[in-house]
Amino acid sequence: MKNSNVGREEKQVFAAYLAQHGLKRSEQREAILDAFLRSERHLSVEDLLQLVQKKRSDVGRTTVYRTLKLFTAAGLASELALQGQTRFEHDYHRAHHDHFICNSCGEIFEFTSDEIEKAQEEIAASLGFVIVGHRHQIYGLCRRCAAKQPRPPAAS
Amino acid sequence: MKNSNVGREEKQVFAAYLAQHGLKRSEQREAILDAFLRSERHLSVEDLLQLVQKKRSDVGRTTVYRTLKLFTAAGLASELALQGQTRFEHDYHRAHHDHFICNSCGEIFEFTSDEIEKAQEEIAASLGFVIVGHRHQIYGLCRRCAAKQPRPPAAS
DNA sequence: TTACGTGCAAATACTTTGCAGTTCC
DNA sequence: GGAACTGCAAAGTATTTGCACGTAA
Repeated sequence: MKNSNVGREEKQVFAAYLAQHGLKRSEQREAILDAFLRSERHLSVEDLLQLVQKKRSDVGRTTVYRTLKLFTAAGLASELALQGQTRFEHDYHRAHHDHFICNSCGEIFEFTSDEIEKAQEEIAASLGFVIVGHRHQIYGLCRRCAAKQPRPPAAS
Repeated sequence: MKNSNVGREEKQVFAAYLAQHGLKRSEQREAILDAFLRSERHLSVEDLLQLVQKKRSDVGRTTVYRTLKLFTAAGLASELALQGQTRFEHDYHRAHHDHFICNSCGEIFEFTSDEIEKAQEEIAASLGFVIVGHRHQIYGLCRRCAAKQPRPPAAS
């Protein structure tokens, strides 16, 4: 796929965000956005830094941190706070979902459940809460890793 | 309530844990456990340090960190990883529950839902996952804080 | 007496901030 | 030309570790 076609819409959104906020484009920002959009993974800052540096070795970690904040503010990325690590995922026009993390291979899977969403709302309503957001992560072994284990560890 | 009666059973459990692992009792550990058991809140390390220091100003932060690890290993405490902060709660003979955190007043409420637990298991089963644990936190405004807000902020 | 426990200071790991030089508009 | 952007180094957080001294058993 051509560079110009990867995340074309997201790139427009970002350009618009910058313009609307009196911010400037820069080669670093474009390189970081391009690397971010090309990856389908849940990236750590370090992951993204390395991806970007393959193309432009002069981009610094600080800029990646700062730029990811912009992506988040622009609605292009969202931050995932996992056990001990922070990851970023695409968030443009993406439906809400939660995460399943394999403790063995580290892979992150996504899931959704209308029942869970509905149950959450009912609980919130019964307590008079207004839900602003939520974090729901399931940790365990994915199918492949579970198959490798002689006995799955006990649930905690 | 008398000092000797607060968390009597937990104190026995802790003493047994120490004995079984070739560890020693100490005044610091007892002071920290007592302070921990007397509080019904979800405590940060800093919170607990301050509670303990009211009684014994010579207890250090490092010891609180180390002792909380022991409590966790002994099944008396469990660690809650919230957005940006870590809290500890009682975990002795406590049933599983999840948390609702008020963004405004910071209060932490607990909830449980059989439906959510069941839905999680179904999802895991359909994907071939083995669940080891999970984290589920709902952020928002509690009844009291929601009542104070003229308009609740939009959900994210 | 001897292994364990303690507090301090230093080390870590992750992230943010101050600053001086560079780039965009 | 001036505000915004960048990378580096320094400063913050939160937590862990090394070490010399203290203490339980």
